[in-house]
Amino acid sequence: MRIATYNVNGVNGRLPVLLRWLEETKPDIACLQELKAPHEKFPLEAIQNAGYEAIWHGQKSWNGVAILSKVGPITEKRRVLPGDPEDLHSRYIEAEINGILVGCLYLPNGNPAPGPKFDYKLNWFQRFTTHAASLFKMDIPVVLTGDYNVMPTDLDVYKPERWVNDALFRPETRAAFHGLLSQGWTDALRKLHPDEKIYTFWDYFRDAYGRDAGLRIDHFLLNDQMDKRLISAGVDRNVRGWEKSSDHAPVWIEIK
DNA sequence: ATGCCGTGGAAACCACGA
Repeated sequence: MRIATYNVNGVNGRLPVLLRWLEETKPDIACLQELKAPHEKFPLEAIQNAGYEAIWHGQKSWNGVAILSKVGPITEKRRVLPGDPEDLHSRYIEAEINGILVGCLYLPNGNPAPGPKFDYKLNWFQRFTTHAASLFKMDIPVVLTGDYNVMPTDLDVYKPERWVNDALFRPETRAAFHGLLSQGWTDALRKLHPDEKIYTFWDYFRDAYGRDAGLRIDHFLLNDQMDKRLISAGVDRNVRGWEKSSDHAPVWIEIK
């Protein structure tokens, strides 16, 4: 079974690319972020025609997350990250599919840092970490995947020294990610490719993709039951080179 | 060092992204 994550950067603007990617790689479950569409503008019909069921949490202009499945019903568990009723951003959705718990997240960017947006990011991260602790102990396989907006280590940035003061790489952000990992989660891509340069995002400008000036910010975190089933993992980096592509590439894992 | 590009929505520019 293949589970994928893809920050589409606009689900309607990206629809041809999204459908082509679904058709070519046929993920069984796909988590999407940055829909940038309100609930009623989600392209459900096109996605159903591609063979998928979907649940989503849209929002006008920004954010937005979805879970797609072609392997049975999606039982939604929650569509809001607990801990702050005043947080109205659509950044989290969670479902059970075929006995697997899937959390799809779009963690805040946080720039400029320091400042209120960075505070929001760290707050959101703390709330997510609290929620993740309860999920880790569940008696079923759990995967938390999406755009974490964190490069965990120097190996995950083309030029670490340029990013030390950026919200995606500041010490507080990396500490938050490693605090989350310390609950026991496995970073699937890094586990299977410990020394490899792996990127999931390349800026649109300055030919970042052509220069391979990338970042690894889209991640798969697995609890022990899921980790036991992990076979392989990778990035569909060629998709980033397609016409009208997102600035992210899809990331995937293969499980037993 | 920098939204230089791209998206969406409102309005012919702005917010936001990483």
